[in-house]
Amino acid sequence: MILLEGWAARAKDLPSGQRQFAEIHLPGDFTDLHSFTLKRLDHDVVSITPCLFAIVPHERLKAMTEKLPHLTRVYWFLTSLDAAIHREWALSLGRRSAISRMAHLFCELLVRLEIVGMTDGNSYEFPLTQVEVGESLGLTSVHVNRTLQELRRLKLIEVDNRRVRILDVEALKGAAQFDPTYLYLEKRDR
Amino acid sequence: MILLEGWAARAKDLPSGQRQFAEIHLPGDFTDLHSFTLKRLDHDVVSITPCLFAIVPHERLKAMTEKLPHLTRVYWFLTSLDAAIHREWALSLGRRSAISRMAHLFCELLVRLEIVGMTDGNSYEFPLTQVEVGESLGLTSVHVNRTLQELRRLKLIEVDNRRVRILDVEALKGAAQFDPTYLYLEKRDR
DNA sequence: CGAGCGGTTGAAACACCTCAACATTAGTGG
DNA sequence: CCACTAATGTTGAGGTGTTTCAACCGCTCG
Repeated sequence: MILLEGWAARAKDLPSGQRQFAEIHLPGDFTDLHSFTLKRLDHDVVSITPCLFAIVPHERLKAMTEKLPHLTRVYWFLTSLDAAIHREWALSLGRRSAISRMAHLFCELLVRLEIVGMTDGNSYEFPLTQVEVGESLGLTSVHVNRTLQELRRLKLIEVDNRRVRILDVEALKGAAQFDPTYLYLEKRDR
Repeated sequence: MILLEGWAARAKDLPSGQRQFAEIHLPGDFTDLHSFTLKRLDHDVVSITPCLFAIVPHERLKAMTEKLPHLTRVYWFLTSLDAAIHREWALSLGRRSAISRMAHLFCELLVRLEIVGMTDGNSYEFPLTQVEVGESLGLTSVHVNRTLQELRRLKLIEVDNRRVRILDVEALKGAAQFDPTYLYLEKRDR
């Protein structure tokens, strides 16, 4: 499934009902390309907003691997990029503070939304609830609320009505220790 | 590089020097197969013990994608499996307690070491230092030490001299909320 | 024999969570 | 269009899991 419109996420659940996102999907993302090789997914793909998907049958992908090695490598690259994002998130979850993790999420989304032309300067639509931000960052929604206030107090971002405005990109990147090389922008630009 | 002997890990660093592992590599693992599509890695591959590697040149992999679509899909599957492990680790880091995370790590290693015949019943060599366990679990080495003592106190594991013995596998899996489906054992058995 | 690494311990600090209440916004049916 | 309800966001107080810092121990290795 290729996400054409809307936001989605890769979510894993614990028996207790706790949920953790491993990646947020934006328009243009192939949300479950890895299911071609895995056959079955180890996680859910959940919609954050209403979504529109294009469906690519696995038989078509199999035919691609038989006849189009170059395209196969490009698609393989896409799944490797998802893994790179998972690793960066693991770094966030394991080693960054709540405020740094949140700053990092806003930086990643700014860069990725710019690629697909969904930003307006340093501002973008941000449809996640605070519960969902918590599920991305491994925090409770209560702490998300307070951390968000802290980012506002530091004049790094403004949030109102499902929209984020980044007031000081460099300072936000600094707070996040954000290094976008894990997004492999150079390969996408080609 | 295919790891033939020894243990290694995928590590990411923060400018502060803090380090987080995203996966532990055991003999048989293709430690950097994703570099074939990414060209450059977003992380380090670090050795935990002295290691022996086999080298596969990227030209050979490219030739594989041109002529051996089935093998290409198998190798693609291997990189998707790494991503599945990253996701499970993200779930651990975001939502599991220290003791549950540690129990989960020991469960994962038991299953993966069994596959390559490196277990002796429910016991296996475990060469990680407590600092490295902390880098896997997003904890300080001090807390690793205390959590390890707690697992011992609960009679779930014994640790001595670089070797782990799991005393109660079912109880350990319960503490970890361990569900091995993310390791895709059924695909490896074929 | 000395140095360094890995492991262990205690005390204090703190980041984040829990629980509970309440405010605000959005959605739905009448 | 209003009334009702549910979902989302906000706040306070208190608790707890994990970190920090510092000291010390035992082992290995040069």
